[in-house]
Amino acid sequence: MPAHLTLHDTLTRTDREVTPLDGKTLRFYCCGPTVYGPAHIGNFRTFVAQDVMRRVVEASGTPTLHVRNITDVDDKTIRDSLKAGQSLLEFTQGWTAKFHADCDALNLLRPHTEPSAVAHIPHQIAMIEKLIANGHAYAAADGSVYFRVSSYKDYGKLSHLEDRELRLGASEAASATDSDEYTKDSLTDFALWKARKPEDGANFWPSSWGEGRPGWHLECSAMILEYLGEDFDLHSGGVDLIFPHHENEIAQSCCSTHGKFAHHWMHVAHLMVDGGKMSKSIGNLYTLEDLTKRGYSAVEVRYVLISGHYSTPLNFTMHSLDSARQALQKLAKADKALDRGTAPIPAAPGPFAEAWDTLLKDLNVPGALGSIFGTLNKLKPAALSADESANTRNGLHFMLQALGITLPAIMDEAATDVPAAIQSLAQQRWAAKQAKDWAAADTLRKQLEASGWLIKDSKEGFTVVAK
RNA sequence: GGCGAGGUAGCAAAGUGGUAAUGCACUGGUCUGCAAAACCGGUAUGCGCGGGUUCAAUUCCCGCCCUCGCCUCCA
Repeated sequence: MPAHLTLHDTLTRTDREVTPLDGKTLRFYCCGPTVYGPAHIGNFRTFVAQDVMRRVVEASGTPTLHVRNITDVDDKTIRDSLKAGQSLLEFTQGWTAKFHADCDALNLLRPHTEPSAVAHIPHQIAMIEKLIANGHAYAAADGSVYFRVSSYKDYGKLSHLEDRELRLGASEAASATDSDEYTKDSLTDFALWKARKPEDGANFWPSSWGEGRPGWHLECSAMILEYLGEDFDLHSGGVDLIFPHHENEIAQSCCSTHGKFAHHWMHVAHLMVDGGKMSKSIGNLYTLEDLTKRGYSAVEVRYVLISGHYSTPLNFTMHSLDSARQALQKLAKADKALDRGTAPIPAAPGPFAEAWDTLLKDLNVPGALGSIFGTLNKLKPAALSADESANTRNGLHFMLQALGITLPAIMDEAATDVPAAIQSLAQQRWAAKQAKDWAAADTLRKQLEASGWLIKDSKEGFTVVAK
């Protein structure tokens, strides 16, 4: 695959080719979850988009180094662990396990490295010390440490917020009344280290500025330095992280190292529910479990999440899950029609070259899916020769692998676990049909349907299918 | 107020300076006793509104309306 993925870059606002700085491995970082509860499908939209990005890069022949953090210390994890009567570690490990289970169900490739913030306190402290020594940070009277935004002239270049514009909006009033803010030199300065407070419980660490804990923005910078270095290929996260989180990361990292930090920024738009924002604070969210309880599978959820371009908001509805189910069935049936008994070798897109090209152009998944169906419709799988169908199936599997889609079982397949009573009714109906007693046959079929079973007739006999 | 994204068929969602992919839903036909499945078709003279540029705009430019997000923890 000579072609390379092109991705929109938030910083330069241009589409740029994604190629490794070291010429070998694409090294990228994704902001991971804060583990204080189950992640919702909006969170997963971002992780799934990043997963597709990684899969496409790998399918195009470039190995990756994927780093994604676990935020296991912040206001919420501390608050909720105390509420649950658990240690912070115990509490966050439980939710981390849940997160991993959901990721596996959604067919997300595990990051190569998944560092936790708590496990990297010394790294964060070291970075703060550097920033203070550089004059980019200062310790306040209460033992907190802040980054001096005015010391970094490029601050705001990612979010395109001018210094004087920062916090001039609705937040100004709120910030000014927060007692914390009085210890800062400027309203725009942000915390690198938060001095210990009574509500932190046992969750504090020693430092030369006193006991406390790292600020949220710092962990990513510190762990990126540790695992990816001063310069790396790509950084990704949800759009809401552009400001202030990623802006702060850039400031912290560029002021404490000589590198340029991320060379490419990928931001994933939000998932909407019925036209509105979905978030923990509003409470209109679905977790993966909410949907599986309603009978939907994780693949179906994944399909919905990738069915809109990652850079545009996607509206989630239950109907979209039904739609995804049917689309996946269509793919599974096409795959079956192409199956002539040889195992697929998904090494090249084959007849799906157009879909692959579409995917390489800023990860246009919906465009690629459309192209896959279009190609399938045109090829008519059932009519292909053995060689053609093998080639087509290889290509289909190549595309599915790049998209991370695993085909579901075909729903209309004959059921194997038909209860004896149902089987007997079905037999009776077949007999009635053979006798051309249509009325009786239809009555029996309706009876079976009411019990949740469908009959499919063929010339030689019938099959019973779960409804 | 500042920054950003978006308005395309019933729903969802691509795309293009030359007259609209695809999935779902709906629908006609073949098949079937009738169905189901499968297969073959159909379904936006139209791409928020109004101007402009052009031989030609949904696609470029200008103005306007509306929706959503960020500016505070947030994927």
